[in-house]
Amino acid sequence: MADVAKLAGVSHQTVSRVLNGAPHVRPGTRDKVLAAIRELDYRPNSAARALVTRRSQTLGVVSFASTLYGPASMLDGIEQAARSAGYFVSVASLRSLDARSVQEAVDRLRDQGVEGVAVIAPQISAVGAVSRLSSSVPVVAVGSGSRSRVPMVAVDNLTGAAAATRHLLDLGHGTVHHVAGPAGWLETQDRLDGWRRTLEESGAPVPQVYSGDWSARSGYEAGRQIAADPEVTAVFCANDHMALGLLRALHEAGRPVPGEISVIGFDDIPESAYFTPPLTTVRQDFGELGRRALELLVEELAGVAHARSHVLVAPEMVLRRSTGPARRPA
Amino acid sequence: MADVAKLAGVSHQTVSRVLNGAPHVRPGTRDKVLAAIRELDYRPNSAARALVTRRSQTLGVVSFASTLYGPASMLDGIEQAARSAGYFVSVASLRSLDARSVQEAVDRLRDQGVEGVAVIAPQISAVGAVSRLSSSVPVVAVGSGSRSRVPMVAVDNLTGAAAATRHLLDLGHGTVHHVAGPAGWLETQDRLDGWRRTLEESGAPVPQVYSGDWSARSGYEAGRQIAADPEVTAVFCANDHMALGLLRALHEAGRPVPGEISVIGFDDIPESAYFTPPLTTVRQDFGELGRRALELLVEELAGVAHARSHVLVAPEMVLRRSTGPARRPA
DNA sequence: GCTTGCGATGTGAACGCAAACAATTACACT
DNA sequence: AGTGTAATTGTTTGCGTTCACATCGCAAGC
Repeated sequence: MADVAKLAGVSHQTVSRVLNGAPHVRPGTRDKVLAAIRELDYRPNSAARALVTRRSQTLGVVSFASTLYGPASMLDGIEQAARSAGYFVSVASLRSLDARSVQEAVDRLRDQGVEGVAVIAPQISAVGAVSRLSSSVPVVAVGSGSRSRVPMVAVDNLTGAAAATRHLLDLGHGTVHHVAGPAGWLETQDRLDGWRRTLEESGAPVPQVYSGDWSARSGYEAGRQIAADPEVTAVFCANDHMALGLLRALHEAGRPVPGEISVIGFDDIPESAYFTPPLTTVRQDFGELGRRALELLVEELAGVAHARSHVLVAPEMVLRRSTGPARRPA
Repeated sequence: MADVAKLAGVSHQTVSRVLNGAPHVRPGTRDKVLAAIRELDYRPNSAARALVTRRSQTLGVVSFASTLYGPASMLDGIEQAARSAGYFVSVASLRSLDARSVQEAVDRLRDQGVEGVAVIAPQISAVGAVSRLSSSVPVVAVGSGSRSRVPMVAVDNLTGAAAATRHLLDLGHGTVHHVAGPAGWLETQDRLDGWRRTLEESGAPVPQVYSGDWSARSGYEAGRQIAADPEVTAVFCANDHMALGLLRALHEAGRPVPGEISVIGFDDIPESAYFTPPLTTVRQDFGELGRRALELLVEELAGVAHARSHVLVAPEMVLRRSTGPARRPA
């Protein structure tokens, strides 16, 4: 910076002013400085700036299972929004969910000097662990259900699950079976609740729940059992990947979809339109979720008086060919 | 830090020594300092450290299409390896591929003070844009074919494509059709080359190439045309998502797989084992790719005399049910 | 013509840390 | 005891910025 100042024939402070768009700099002076900057290909040193301003311009993201479509899309949305808000994004992805890992990741991020943290870790335990450090750094949770103390942005899983269940019921199915996600995830819980509640409200029996881990493999395994049960005519899967596995198992067992069994998923991953058959599902816009979460975080940083701390995004049903009317009982 | 020093009754320099594990600190002194650190919950200021050491402990990743399974997995692998090497990871994901965007992303990262950059942007244009700035910051490319001047880590697409094609040929198919990826991607080119070369070596005719954009939708569209062509008995798709779309189109057209047509993919995404039918494919371990890339980058940073600048990882064929022997011609 | 005030610029800290160098102490050996 | 060397600790300096304050010049007001 000293070099720039010398070349432009001004003081380093004036250079700083130009850099930061401070007022009271004569246009002519500004131009000279700008020219010197270009001439020397000068780059401000972000560490020095961070040191003195105490602002790193960096936000942290802690994420879990980040190879999955949902988390990856949220991260992408976050990064996009962060960039346009002038922040860098530093990621820390977790391999395991225990409180220690989460703590470690957040500590790491904090040691790096992030100004805020977004958590893509929709587990009850993770949110708990995170909310404890919210005192030192602003935190938002993304896609994390609705029970957390920290501000969050999520799809309305309850409503989405209810809509899916209702759709099947309206098609004439006596009841709807459910392949749930793994225990401990907020999504799992909310979708389970939405499903159960809808069944109960309609007076439909609430059958035993099958439980998976979001993977196609686990959906397949649930599907093998479901295929063997002649009672089942409609299944709501807690996500599309499990629905894929379920579809596969049903196909192998010679149970036509939607002829004998209707299947509905959740997420609307890009592939689900090309499953066999194309999957009816509940769309959630992960990218949008990420963007909204980041906006929330930025507001928090700016000290906006907690305008909204919980943002619920409405999901949208996407009707395709995996659901159909119940067969009339003979 | 001054507070810690005072509490421990030593100079700030000794505190610094303890922090950095410098030698020649008496165990007793070290303990006192450590105790003081804990007592005050002292956190070193990374900006100050970066300022004086000129090392940010941060690596940048520029990535494209980061919601896809491949890029997301590579990012994950990179992050994991970076963390264990003591680096933070800052991401910049691109929405578009033009040179300006790439340049902008890298500039951003550099302004932030990253010590090195990993590029997950397997486009010819991106690699070109990146290699121009390699002078100022070490760069590695991940999964980016083999034509770049920058060090890179990639799966051996040529060999993988050749193996896939050979597999189909060995099954007795007269030739193999190919659904390629979008133009401009290094993977597209290498897989295309591997396929064509194998065909030529076997004296099989080289049919017209179908071209997609990696998405299931584009595979579906290619599939509609392929289904209408009675000559086709074997198809090699440049990735699994397109294979999914292809499978769907074939199914709709009443063309059994592998009964009438064999299909092989590339990538082995977790879902492909649950396609209908389960997909034979060529596995690439994206996470491993990311990790290896990061190791390479760290070596570069450490000044290791360019031990290896191009690392090729062997892919592995995964046989499932979507491929089978060619029907004997009547 | 001499204040007064504001726009425009410069000067000297200070941010929190590590590197270089200086100083002190301990210990072994002669 | 005397000397040398290594271990241990302290002091000073500077990294590249921004901030707080000082300075300068010029135009308006009386």
